[in-house]
Formats: sequence, structure tokens, C-alpha cells
Amino acid sequence: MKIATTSGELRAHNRVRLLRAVHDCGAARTRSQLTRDLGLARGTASVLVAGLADDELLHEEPASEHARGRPTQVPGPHPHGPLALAADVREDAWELAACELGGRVTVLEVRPHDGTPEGALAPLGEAVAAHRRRLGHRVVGVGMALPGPVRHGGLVAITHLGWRSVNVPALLGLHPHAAHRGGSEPPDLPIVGNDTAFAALAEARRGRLRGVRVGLHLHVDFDLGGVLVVDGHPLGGAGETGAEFGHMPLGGGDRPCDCGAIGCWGMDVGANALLRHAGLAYGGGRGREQAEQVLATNEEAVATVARALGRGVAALVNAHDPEVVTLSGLGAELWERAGEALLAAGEPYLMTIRRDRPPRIEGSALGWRGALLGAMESVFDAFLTTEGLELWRKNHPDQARDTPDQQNVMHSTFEGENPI
Amino acid sequence: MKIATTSGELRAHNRVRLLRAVHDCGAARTRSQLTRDLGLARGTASVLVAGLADDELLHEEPASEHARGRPTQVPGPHPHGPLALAADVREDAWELAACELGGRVTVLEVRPHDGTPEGALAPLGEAVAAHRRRLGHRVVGVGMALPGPVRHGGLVAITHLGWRSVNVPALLGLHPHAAHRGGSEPPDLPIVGNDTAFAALAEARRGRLRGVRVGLHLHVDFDLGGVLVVDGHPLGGAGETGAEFGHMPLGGGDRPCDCGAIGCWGMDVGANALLRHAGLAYGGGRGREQAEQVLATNEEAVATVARALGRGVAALVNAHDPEVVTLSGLGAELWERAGEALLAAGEPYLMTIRRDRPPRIEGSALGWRGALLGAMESVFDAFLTTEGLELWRKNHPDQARDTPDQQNVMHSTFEGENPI
DNA sequence: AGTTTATGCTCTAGCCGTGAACAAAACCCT
DNA sequence: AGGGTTTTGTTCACGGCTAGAGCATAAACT
Repeated sequence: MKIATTSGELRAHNRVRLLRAVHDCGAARTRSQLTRDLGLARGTASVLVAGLADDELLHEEPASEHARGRPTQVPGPHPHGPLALAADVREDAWELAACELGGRVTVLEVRPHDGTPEGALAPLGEAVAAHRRRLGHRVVGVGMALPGPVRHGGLVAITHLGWRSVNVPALLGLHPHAAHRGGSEPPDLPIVGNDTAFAALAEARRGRLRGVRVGLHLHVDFDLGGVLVVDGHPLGGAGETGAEFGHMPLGGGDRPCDCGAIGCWGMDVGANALLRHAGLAYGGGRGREQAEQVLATNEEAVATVARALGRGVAALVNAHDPEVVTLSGLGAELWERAGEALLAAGEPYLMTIRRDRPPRIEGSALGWRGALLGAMESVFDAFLTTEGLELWRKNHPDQARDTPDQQNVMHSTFEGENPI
Repeated sequence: MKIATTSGELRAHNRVRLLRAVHDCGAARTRSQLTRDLGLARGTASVLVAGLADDELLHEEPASEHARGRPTQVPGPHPHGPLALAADVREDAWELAACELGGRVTVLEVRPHDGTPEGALAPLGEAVAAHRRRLGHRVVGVGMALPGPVRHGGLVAITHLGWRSVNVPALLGLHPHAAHRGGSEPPDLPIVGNDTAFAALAEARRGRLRGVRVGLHLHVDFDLGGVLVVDGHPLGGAGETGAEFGHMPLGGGDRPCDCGAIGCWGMDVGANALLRHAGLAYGGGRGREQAEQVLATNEEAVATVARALGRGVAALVNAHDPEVVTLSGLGAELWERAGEALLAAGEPYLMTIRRDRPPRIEGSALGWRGALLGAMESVFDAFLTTEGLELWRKNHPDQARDTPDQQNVMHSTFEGENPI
């Protein structure tokens, strides 16, 4: 986070801190708690909240439970406040959702696709554009998770689907538009990222890696992704194409991988490996249901995959000394069904000092939703900055400040539910 | 870095920023440059510099080269300013140095030792204590690099020397003293760290990883250490015992390692591996000279080790996507003598997308000095914070503010050189 | 109904950085 | 040599910010 150096930046900074705190706690803390947690004076908090409410970023509601004194308010998302659109594109389907400040998610659309870049992305692009039109200026960004390495700018390579260097923003039809009014760069370009990195981000903010200084997150689906999470941030690598722990030769074999290397660990862990061990056809992002059947019925195949997973986990624990290792997607199910085999296979590969104080291993708290939630968090990460809020202020229609009539209209919309 | 939230913290913050900038550039930039780089108003810089000079943290000297206008000053270390003590403890010898703000290093002592914890650390502890007495309040911290994983609190395991869980601060005789005057926690405890992590830190601040967002640093001596450097910080892991990339099974073998695991990559890279391939005795931290002879004469052994290094580097590049890979210690020499073999061996293990834009591989800019310099940097990292500077102010003898006589005395000491 | 308690609101004091005006100290040109 | 130019350091009025105190408020407790 950038630091303030002038008294003017100070205010902008505290606005961000307050909004960030509201978002991170899921809009569940009272104003007085927030005031204490952020170390602010009550007067300062008063001014800040008033300003943010004026900008339609926050809206206070009375707290439901009271203690002794004067009842306090709970700052939450404003009914006209910022929204993040987020999509999780998998090998065989995609999901699109909207999310408001605080993290409440509304799923908008789910649709299967044929695995081609156009077949997957063109309809998604249309759906995004339609919802963006509908929601107008409230949409502050679009996040998109994809199951492969994503270069800066949205070039995606998903070798096991035959995507070589797919320009995701272009296929979505979400080119950066002409300059907004206001002049500054509009946040029109989607934030495209790796599903594993997003799942890790979600885990760090709202899952089992919350408050963890150094964690390791492994996301298992058809193949295996892994990434280190440090102080709440997944490490993306230089071109944002990190999170590829699955392509280290930790499995011991030398089978050629679709990625172009040999011996990749990821080939021995995931749905494809399950199908292979069960003697079924695999590859091309097909066979999710068969894989789940193997997972449920073929104990030997499950144990073999769990052992491969365990061996690699041990290697990564040696190298990075994480506090917690979290497993999402299939990984969580492997951990549940064959945790013993996983641990036993890793044991010989652990350093003695790691055996003395091994990291916790846990299934994800977010299940298969991680990637979607992480994409959403990344949009808010970009928005909850001094620049992001400044842009909101600029591109925002004038708030009803002077006209009391409009104030009343606004209040009337507060009454009912407003589904996104 | 902590962020400021009140106007009071603002000042403290800018003091840190200015001092940090002076330190990072090696006291080579003029005040006007610093003012521009930090985005300060000239007036603000004026006040800040005056305050820091008052606290004996900075001392301005006229710039040697002039441009057109009024000549500017160069802020540098104050003759009574803070000093960091730093030691590099290797398997067969240690080195102790002092360093002032800006990074000028004075080597104080070098001494071989017998490889036992007491034999190595007791004399070092005495030397540190003696210099600390001599230099008094100017010593703001002691940093110490050791060739093995270091747990928080200074417990070190160097398995290839038979050190199991050595309490370094205790053996140094540097227990935390009784409370300082001032009350706050004194910085008496040495900052004990892994040599690889320190070498990486030095590389990030004053070497080839400067300004690099994601880098990978590998330090090869008797064994192999490796660590990721993100935004100028080596990733320590949960218990600060990260930096152990050498203990992943990237070599392909299954030989048992001293660390308790099997198949560790580090066994195939480093002085021990060189000795082994040459058919010589190895282990116990002995044989540095023989290893250097092997390096100079036995091409086949060198190539074998370089290939093992290259294979692991490829795996790590896949996983982390670093911008630059730096090699220090023996690694730099291996790179120089057998860079081709290293690259060729790594090639098959690289993902296609990594082959398209491979990271730069470079020898360290700091040679064998990295660990020592990194230990020094870590002391300044702890000192150049709002808390560190506040402590300096408190524990500092009163500055000669009102008495002009003392001012003159001070100026007389400015004249001569003052060797540390 | 009065007391207690925690919170929200308002206003002043103190601190900080900005930016303008001025002073200083060099270089450049005639 | 001397005046103009250029860049930097210094000083100060100004606006912005947060802290903290005092007061108002609204509930729970007695």
C-alpha cells in the first residue's frame, strides 16, 4: 500500500483504510468497533463516514444488538455503491457473479461451454457487457479467473486445452473504451488472472489463510496449481504468471507434460491423473464426472494421487516453511479421503526441522468458489486505493447533496431489497 | 512499511523515508535530488534534514561537483551516527564488520574456527561485545549470517556440521540485557539469519536484484540455499526458516541428506558435490580449498554440478516466474565456467511459455560478501523505521544544541578521518 | 423516572506539508 | 570585473488533517 506523505493524502488514506476494514469484515462490525480497530478518534471517524456516505460508498444501518450505551451504527455497502463483476472460467463451464462491498455475492449466470476460446469467451463477454450496461457506473471492475498462466495484459496459455496465447480481453470484446469523462484511465480492462492465484487470494481474505503470514495454497482441478501467499498476497511472479508449482518435477517421473516440460508434478495430481490411474480416457478438460466417480469408488487411484500430492507438499514445505497449507478444489476432497496416505508419502521428504513443527494442512474453507471470490477480491483490491476512490468520485454522477427531494427518493429505495 | 494515519506520524514517516533514501543510494545523492525523488517541497526537506542533523543521524557536506546554480549539499552518515555490526559465520571461519549509514563497511576481524558451536561463537561473541563497548550507543544492532536454517529467536540447525539446535544468542553471550533507560525494548538481541536470505537481501539492495520485483537468488557454498526475493524482501517463511530451496527433490536422486529428507537437490550442487564427483572426502564443512581446485581443474565434475544446478533452476523458474536469477558464492563461479551446461540441462524442464521469455541469469554483484552485507542491511531495516528512530532519539545522549562550545568541539572531530 | 454508559457530533488546538517570496551562492557572458 | 542567470536553501503564511475535550443523545440498568 502506498504511504501518505502530505496531510492531504492522509485523508484519502484513512478513507481507504476504513472502507477496506468494512469490506474485510464483511460489513459486520459496528462503527465504534471500527473506530477502535483503526485507532481513530471518534470525531475523525465521524467525518470519514459522513464523507463516504456522501460519495455513496457506505450506508449506515442501526446495529441490531445493543449493549449498554447509545446504540451504534453498522457501516455497510451503499445501495448505489460499487460493484465488482467476477467470472470463473473453467475447462468446461463458466460462472458470472456480482459482488458488493463487504463480499455479498449474487450469481448472475452459469453456462457450460465447448472448450474453445471463442465458445467459452464470446458469450461471457456479452453477458458481462449486458450486466455492465444494466448496472452502469456502479461496476468498478471485472475480474476473471482462468485455469492457466496469464500474462500481463490477459494473454492466456492453457496448454491442456490447446489454448496457446489467447487474448482474453479481445475475445471478451472488452477492449478499453475511449477516454472516460474525467480523463483518467478507466478501469474497463478486466483483471484476468490464474484460478489458483485467485483461489489463494480468496483463501487469504475470507478463508483459512486469513491472518497467516506465509501460507501455501494448492488448487487441484484437472491439473494442479500452487502458489505462496505472503501477508495476504499471492505471489504472482514477474509477468504475473507465477502460481505454477505444478510444473516442478516433484513427482519423480519424466513423462512429457502439455506445458512443454518433462516430469511435471501436476501430471500426477488432479482429475487427469485420477482418470489415468483408473484406465480411463483423459485430457482436453473433459471427464469431470468420471473423475468424481473415480474419486468416490477407486480407492487405489485416490491413494496414488494423494501420495503424489503429499510428496510435493513435503518438498514445498521444506523450501518455504509455510504456516498453513490449504487445498482447494479436488485437493480438499483428496485430503478428506486420503489424508493419511498424503502425509505418509510426504514424511520421508521432510527435513527433520520441519517434522518437528509441521505446518497445518487444511481443506479450503471456500470449496469450489475460491477462484470466483478471489477474482472479486482482486477487483476490490484495485478499487480500494486512493486512486480507485478518486476515480469513483470523478466518474460518479453528482450526489444529491443540496436537493432534499432527491434525498427522500434515495431513502425510499433504501427500504426495499435491491437484488443485483 | 507501516502507514501514517495522523499528522504526527507523517513527520516520523518522512524522516524514515529520507534516511532510507540516503542509505539506499550509498550517500551519493544531493539534497536537491533527494527532495525531488521523494516528492517533497524544498521547505519540508529543509526542516527534515535539520532535524536529522540535530539528532546526529545525518551530516551534510558540500557536493563536490556543481552545476549552474547555488551549490547543494550531500547528506551522508554523521560521524557520531548509527552503526550496524554484522558478522558472517561460515563453516570454517567468521568475519565481523561495522557499517555506517550509506553502506560503508569496515572489516573489524576475520578468524578461522573449528566448526563446533562453542569454538565458532564464543570468540565472536567476545569480539562483538568488545566493539560494542568501544562504540557505545552508536551500535544500533548486530546482524549475523549463519549457513543453516535459523528459527525465530536464533536457534540454528546446521545439519552438515552436526549443529542440531544451537542457541546462537546464548553462545554469543548476547542475552538481552536488563531494560534500557527509556523503557522500550532495546535492540540488544542480534538479528540471526540464514546466509542465503541475507545474501539475497544484499543483492536486492545493492546488487543485481535492485529494483527487481520478483527475483530468485541461489547461494552456493558447501551446500545450496535459495530464496525468492519479492519487492526487495527475501521471503523468510513462517518461522524465518525459509530460504531452503536446496532441500526440494529437484535432483532426481534419492540419496539421504543430512537434513533428514531424501533426494535433496542441494546434495548435487555445491562444494560437497564437487568433492564427491572428484572422488575426494567431503562433509563437515571441510575442504574448501580442495573444492576450489576441483572447480579449476576437473571440468567433468564442474559440468555435472552445473547440470544439476540448471535442472533445479528450470523447475524454480517454472514455478515462480522470476525476472532475474542471481547466483552467489560458488554459484557465480559455476555460472562463469559452465553456464552453457547449466542452461542446456535446464532446457527440457522449462515450460514453453518460460522458454519464450526466460529470466536473466547473472552472477552476484557482491561476490562472497553478500551474506555479510545482507546482515548489515537487515540491521538498518530494523533501525530505519519510526520505532527505530524514536528509540535512537530516546537512548541518545543529549545533542549539543544550546552550547556553542560543544558545537565547536564537534566540528573539530569532523575534520579528521574517524576509522570505525 | 432517574442514573449509568457508550456513542455520535462539534469545535478548538496543534502539527504538518505546500508554495510563494526572498536570500544565497555559484556559473555564464560581455 | 561586474551584472545577469540559475539553482538551491530558508522563512513564513495558509489550508488541511487528526486528536481530544465537551456536550448531546439514546439506549440499558436500577
